[in-house]
Amino acid sequence: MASPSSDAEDLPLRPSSEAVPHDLIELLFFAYRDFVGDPDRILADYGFGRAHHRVLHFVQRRPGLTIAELLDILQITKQSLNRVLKELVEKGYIEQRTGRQDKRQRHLHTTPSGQDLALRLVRLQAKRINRALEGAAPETAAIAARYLAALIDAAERPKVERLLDKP
Amino acid sequence: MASPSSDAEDLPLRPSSEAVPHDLIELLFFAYRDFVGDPDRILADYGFGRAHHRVLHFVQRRPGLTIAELLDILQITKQSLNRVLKELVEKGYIEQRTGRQDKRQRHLHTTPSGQDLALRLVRLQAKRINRALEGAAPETAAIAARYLAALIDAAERPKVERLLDKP
DNA sequence: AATTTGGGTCAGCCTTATTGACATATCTCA
DNA sequence: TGAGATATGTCAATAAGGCTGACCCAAATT
Repeated sequence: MASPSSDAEDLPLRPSSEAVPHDLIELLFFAYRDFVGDPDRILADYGFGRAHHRVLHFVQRRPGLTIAELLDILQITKQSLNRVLKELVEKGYIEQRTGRQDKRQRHLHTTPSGQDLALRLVRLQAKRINRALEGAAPETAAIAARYLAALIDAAERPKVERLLDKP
Repeated sequence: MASPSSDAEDLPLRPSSEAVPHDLIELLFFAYRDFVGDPDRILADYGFGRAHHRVLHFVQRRPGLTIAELLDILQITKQSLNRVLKELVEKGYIEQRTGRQDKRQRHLHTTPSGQDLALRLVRLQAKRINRALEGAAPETAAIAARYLAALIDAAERPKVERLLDKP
């Protein structure tokens, strides 16, 4: 292999801006798939899907959330949100309360059964994460969190960090 | 708050098997979304979607892959695979070669334009990852990779590790 | 020769998302 | 007060990417 293209292989290290970390790319795909796979199986028993899970999760995490805030977190259209939200309300997992100050707003809350389901799902995901952290170096959780946060669009990051910080 | 439920808050640390790392749960959602968002925008120009990306990616990474091997990696049905694969072949991004030893098999390869597109996409994802690693501690890449691998189903992990190790 | 394996395909269905258009109630501000 | 902006809800059509089930063919294996 004396072709010009062999040059790259002979270099000690390419600048990090050109290196392609195939492992990190592919691991994110596999990890994410299995991570959401756990809840998916349970949700199917309720006739719910991944979209319902996201809504339930963030409503559980930020009780009193408005529709507009939820749309901003999920970054989907209100039509998409409305379908799953309506189902969650109809089946008694989420409750809408008209705003006191601003009566146009709907504040979202989980009902007791909504809380049960949300807790069940979050514990399942926590179990997978905690299992992954068990044998790992103690800094793993902090480093992984920082890494994942750094993957988020710079423009979105402050919003996400605000979301995670508060409660 | 002297109710029984306040006990948990007074404990110094719950056992890791019960703690719920909300940040790691939510960060994975946001990070994954933005991570796949980059390629999505480019793929739209070609009339392709995320599913095409996955196929193209793994064919590029493991030239000569058979249909069965690809199905095993992606964990979708052959009907689902076939639709996107057919489009990639018809549009000239992937080529199928009948196996020499076993003529039933189809070995998949990227064409020159397939390689161009795959490279363009992988560089885009690499850029996001490398940007995330830039300011981070030097162990970040290794720790993140170990963490993500540990999130994968134990049964799948050896297969994935084999996939990542080889080339 | 019979069976298994690798791959292809038809048909129908579901979920999650999109765009575009429009309706209603409420709030804000000049 | 009246006009316009805002928060939400809803109808209709479309697309992507999955699924199941039922078949088919050709080649390999036994």
